[in-house]
Amino acid sequence: MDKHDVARILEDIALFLSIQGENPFKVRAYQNAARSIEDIDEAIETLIAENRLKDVPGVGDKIRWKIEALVLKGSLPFYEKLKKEVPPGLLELMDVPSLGAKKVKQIYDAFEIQSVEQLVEACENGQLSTLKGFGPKTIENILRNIENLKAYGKRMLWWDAKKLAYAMREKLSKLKQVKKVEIAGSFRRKLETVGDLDFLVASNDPEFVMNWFSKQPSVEKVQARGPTKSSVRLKGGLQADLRVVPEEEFAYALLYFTGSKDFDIFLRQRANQLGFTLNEYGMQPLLGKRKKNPVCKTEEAIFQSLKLSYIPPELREGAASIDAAEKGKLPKLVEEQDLRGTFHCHTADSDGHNTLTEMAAAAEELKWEYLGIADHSKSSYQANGMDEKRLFNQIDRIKEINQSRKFKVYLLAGLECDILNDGTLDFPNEVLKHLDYVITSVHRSFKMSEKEMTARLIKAIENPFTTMIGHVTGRLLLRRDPYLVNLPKIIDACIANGKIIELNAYPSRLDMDWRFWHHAAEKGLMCSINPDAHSTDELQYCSAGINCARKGWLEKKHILNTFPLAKVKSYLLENKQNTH
DNA sequence: GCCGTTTTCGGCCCGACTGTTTTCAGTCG
Repeated sequence: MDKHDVARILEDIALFLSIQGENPFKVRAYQNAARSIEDIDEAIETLIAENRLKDVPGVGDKIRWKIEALVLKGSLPFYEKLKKEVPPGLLELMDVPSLGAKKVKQIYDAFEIQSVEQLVEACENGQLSTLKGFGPKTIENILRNIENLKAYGKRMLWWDAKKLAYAMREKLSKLKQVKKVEIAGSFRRKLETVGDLDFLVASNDPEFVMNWFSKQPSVEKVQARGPTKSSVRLKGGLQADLRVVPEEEFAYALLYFTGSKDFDIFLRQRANQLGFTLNEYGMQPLLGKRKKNPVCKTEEAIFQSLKLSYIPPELREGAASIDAAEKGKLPKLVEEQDLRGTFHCHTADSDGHNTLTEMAAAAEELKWEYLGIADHSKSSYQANGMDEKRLFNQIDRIKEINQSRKFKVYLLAGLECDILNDGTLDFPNEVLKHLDYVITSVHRSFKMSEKEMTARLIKAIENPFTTMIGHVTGRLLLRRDPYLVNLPKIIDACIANGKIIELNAYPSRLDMDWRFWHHAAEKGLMCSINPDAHSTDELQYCSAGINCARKGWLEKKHILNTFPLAKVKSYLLENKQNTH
């Protein structure tokens, strides 16, 4: 049982307790503990063994004992008892928007409804409307929300949402009634997937802006509409919220609506400690406190009055960045213009769309100093993987291009080499030694046990010719789960062997996940941001990788492809020399 | 159930919107 399982069970316990009508603060205590557990970046067994679970914020004695029972014994009687008392179907009902613990309990107590199907039936046959508080509109909403949940319950990749978001922002910014506009929420925090878009506008004429917004051709349905806030569903299913505020409140509203929710809570608690109350409209002294009322026009100023340095949106996920901001120890995050090249690009020699020279020209246009070509190896026959002959031919052509000095960009001869089932590589070291670098990746046999997969990867990491591990968990966001692998062990093995883990910037991969980078880089892991480009256009995926790297607290010094060419060459050469 | 530089008890972020009811509870973010 790992931390995710523990966190999920704590979340479930919170839901069960809320359905039972427990004290809402007790419910929140379990939710807080779940979040804290999710945030820890060590093996939970280690924390227990070293008696450090008590240091995790939000975990007191009672919850700690429960976590220890879960991890050490594999079960928790308290949780089993709750599962018996509260039918598990009620958790599914809690997923329906507009249904919370109170209503779910109410309909269960009245009619023993414990599944979405039963609920639909009760709505349609009029049973539900006999309950207090369930008028015709409530019933209609429940039915529509169930429909939406089935059709649109999914999130969207940040990269895909970007087009919709920027187009709407552009149109809003052109209205003369609009003084400022920003996209807030998880989109601004650059989360890899988003569930909705939050537009924030400063205007003196909210009525006009709301009307304009709800009548946009991209709006499929208006779901809620008040004087300063409306909520719509866009064509394609994504929900979008618009909030209109006076210009003087804009900074406070932007801070608030950027979230995350947890981050906002921590900030408000901090404001309280300093004698203020903070909300989306401003910051006031708490009752009875003799304090001056700070007026802030920017987020920077608000952070300042909270005695914090400015925290970039990407880092607003939990309390860690607040601690760092308090101590003046926030990282200087990597930026897109820091990139001087990249390493994981395919050409028409395997399954890419463009030739070597086309890719080189595109990289030159990006003002990069170097471009690493890493086509597939022979076992990836589905991707037209290269055999030795074709590989050597490609290496020769790369040398020719470099010698011709036709491009300002320098091409590096690499390979995306398959990791076979037993952890050996697709080519012998005799072949690999002719390359500038080698990315090793798993492309098949995903369904191994965690133990087998971890051993397989570690064997590849220990191969002297491996430079970096490609898309380390194989996940495809919103489509395929990561394969089972013990990432902390992989990270440690890479550090011990001087190997890099790539940050695969393909928008549906973003693998390794940003949640692991902060701690891993601190321990000494090196990163490389690689677009996994299969065409010249896809080189721009690097910017999705930058988003993820920033969320992972990475700075220039952690990322190989921010180094100038000479330093990259010596880095790669040094790694090869260690192979003797 | 957690937590503590006024506290080991009494707080716990805070406001908008909806629907149903005439002053509020529930849900959401």
